[in-house]
Amino acid sequence: MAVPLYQAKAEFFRTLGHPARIRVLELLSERDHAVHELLDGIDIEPSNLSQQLAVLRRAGLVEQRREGGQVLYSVSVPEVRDLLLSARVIIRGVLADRVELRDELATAAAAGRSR
Amino acid sequence: MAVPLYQAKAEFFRTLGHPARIRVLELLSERDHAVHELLDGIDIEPSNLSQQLAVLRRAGLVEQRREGGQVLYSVSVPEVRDLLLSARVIIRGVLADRVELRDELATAAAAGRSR
DNA sequence: CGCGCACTTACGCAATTCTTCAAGTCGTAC
DNA sequence: GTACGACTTGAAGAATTGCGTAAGTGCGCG
Repeated sequence: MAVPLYQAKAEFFRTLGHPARIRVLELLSERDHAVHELLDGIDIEPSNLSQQLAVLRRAGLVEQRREGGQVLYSVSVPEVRDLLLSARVIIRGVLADRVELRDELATAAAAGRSR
Repeated sequence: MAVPLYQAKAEFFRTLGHPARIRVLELLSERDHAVHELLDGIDIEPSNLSQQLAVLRRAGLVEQRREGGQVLYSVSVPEVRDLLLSARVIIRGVLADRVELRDELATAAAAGRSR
């Protein structure tokens, strides 16, 4: 395909690039949730959540269905769960590196002062 | 840790949410590249590339080192390669779904017209 | 030293994304 | 039918991000 695939990738990652949307995907990868349930676990306004859900829907990552008086959401691409997990690993690595660096700097600074 | 991990995740994904940055990571996961080499493969202005590299550096995903008259970059977190691969899988899935949906709609529309 | 190459930083403007408020839809229950 | 709860949509302003031009840094070489 001559179409820029890395463009699609960037778009995909951008849709993951929001705390509320990450939170939604994490909750939904445990089990399906109604909107008001999501709302209990994510501290934002209903309308805002709805907008973020719309973003995820447009990206094709979640699906909605009506059931009784409420709307249920589910992840439509199961691999997302794996992705979130590997992201967690990477982030731990990066954060750990940063802590080490910070500690080194702190130690060096202390050594400098004491000398 | 009481610190919102999903916040860090969102930030992480946002740094991946740019075509040039994706491109850089893909090129760097093949082998280390000098900036001017990256420039050959990425059609943007030097200063722009530099900015994107700075973003990746701040996120701790790449490292730079000077060698001769040029600056070499390398990925500092090897797992990124895996992440890009699983992203590709997911995207293929999502895009395929969309094509199906589009086809269905087209078929339905055609059926509607012919009736 | 001084020039040029390879790259980076500053800065201002355009474009995108986020957030909130207000209004609207859809089903259910009274 | 109308009132209410559960959501969604629209629109507008604030906040971020992206990009180009221009200016700067650092090195190696004649």
